[in-house]
Amino acid sequence: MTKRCSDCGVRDRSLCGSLSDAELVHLARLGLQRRLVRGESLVRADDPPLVCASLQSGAMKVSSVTAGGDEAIVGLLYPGDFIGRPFAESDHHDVVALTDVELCVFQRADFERALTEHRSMEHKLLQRTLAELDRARRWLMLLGRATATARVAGFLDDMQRRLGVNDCQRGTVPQSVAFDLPLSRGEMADLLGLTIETVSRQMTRLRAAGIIDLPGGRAVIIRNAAALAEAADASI
Amino acid sequence: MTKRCSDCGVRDRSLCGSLSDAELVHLARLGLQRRLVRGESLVRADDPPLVCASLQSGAMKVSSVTAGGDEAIVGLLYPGDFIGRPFAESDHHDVVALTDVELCVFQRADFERALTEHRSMEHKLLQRTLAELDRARRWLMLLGRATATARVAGFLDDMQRRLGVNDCQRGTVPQSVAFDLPLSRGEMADLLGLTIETVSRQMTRLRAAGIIDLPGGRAVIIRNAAALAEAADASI
DNA sequence: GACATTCTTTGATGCGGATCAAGGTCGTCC
DNA sequence: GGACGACCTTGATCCGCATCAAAGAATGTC
Repeated sequence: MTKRCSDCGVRDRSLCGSLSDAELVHLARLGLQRRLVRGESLVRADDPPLVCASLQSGAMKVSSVTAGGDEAIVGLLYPGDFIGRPFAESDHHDVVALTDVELCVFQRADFERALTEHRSMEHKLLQRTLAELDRARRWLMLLGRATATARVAGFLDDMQRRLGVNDCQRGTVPQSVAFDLPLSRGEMADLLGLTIETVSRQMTRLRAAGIIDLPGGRAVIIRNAAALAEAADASI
Repeated sequence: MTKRCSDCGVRDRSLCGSLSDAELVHLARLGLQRRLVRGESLVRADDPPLVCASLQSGAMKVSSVTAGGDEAIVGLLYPGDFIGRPFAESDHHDVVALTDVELCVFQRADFERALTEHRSMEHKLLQRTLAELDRARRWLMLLGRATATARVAGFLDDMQRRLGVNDCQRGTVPQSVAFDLPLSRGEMADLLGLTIETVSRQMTRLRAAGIIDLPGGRAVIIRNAAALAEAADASI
């Protein structure tokens, strides 16, 4: 029943990676393996934050509802990413599965205790949060000024980079990368601060320019990564 | 020469607040009191991050230069706020004084050692970074979708709230608040993702609506805080 | 296999904010 | 005091994206 931490696919990338095998055994007793299907939410903005979790497979979105009533996606989560706000009273964000996902879920109190007991984990969480802040600030620049084309191109570029990390050689960008988007056009619009129609049009435009290919469904093929990065930077 | 930490105006609000008097004496030996005049920068994006600091008085901006060549402000810093990226190789952001400022500056290596030795400080830094992330995400929602009016109103509302924290009764919003903006119109534009002209027009509009008053210079008087908050939320 | 539902693409039109341009205000330096 | 420069305001025009509208793919259901 209880999956062993040593078998965990994201052990090297997640917070727990800083723990020894012995410490992991202890933590494993506290963690609960859980699956969500696409659309299910792990955390709701209004609820008190009772859980923390580590995402093992799939993708999730962090979102809020604006005063206007529509959804704003403020972040995406990938395998190895941490979910939760330890030591905070409230979270303010929804965390929803974009695909079917596997999670390792902890009671917040348990996880806070684990953080307190294992300094290396708290230290790693700090570094990770600082990195997340940098990422959010990079998004800020994109959403603040960039044109629709730049936003869509920037999103695809970011996506490709994130996926690249999971591949053998990180850093080197291969000629052509193919992947499935975990988001619908509507979700991309919510993430990029655009409308569905504009996202669709920009995708079409990038395809017409030979920069990407859209073979159907949510599949995307990056044909010209350099041109994509250039389009993303073309804020002026 | 060396100012005593116990006299520090922001001791209760800054990271060092978690330390005992004895611990503070040790930290004080590592810290260097420093002043910057308006426009001077403490950190440059290209330079390796050699310092950490605590802002004691004045205001600073965290900014980057976009691919298009203009400045994007991704955050503001007020007394008690922490500056720096401990345990990271690079910072990517400029930190520049908006007003004349007083800082308590540490060599990064010293500060990292202090964080390692004093757990409570590292813990406090984590909480603070998580809060900063939430704040960045709230900005994201604003910049993603809000109209020019909502951005300007949201900025003024945020400003007012921050200043309110320093006042006697936090939480309660008084009828009328007066303060000086630490930013020029151009800097507001860089922060809000607008042009100078649009910022100016929106300020005029809020004044015409009787929501604020602009007695001259950088002074602002909030006449109707409720209407201001409403304007900030009017994203649709 | 046919229908219903949801998602995506494409087109036409209108509005909000950028851009271009000119004038006004304030502080600073001779 | 006067002249300069930095900053702010206001006006006119243009462009990009939202909005409205409709048709076409994809997916699920019976």
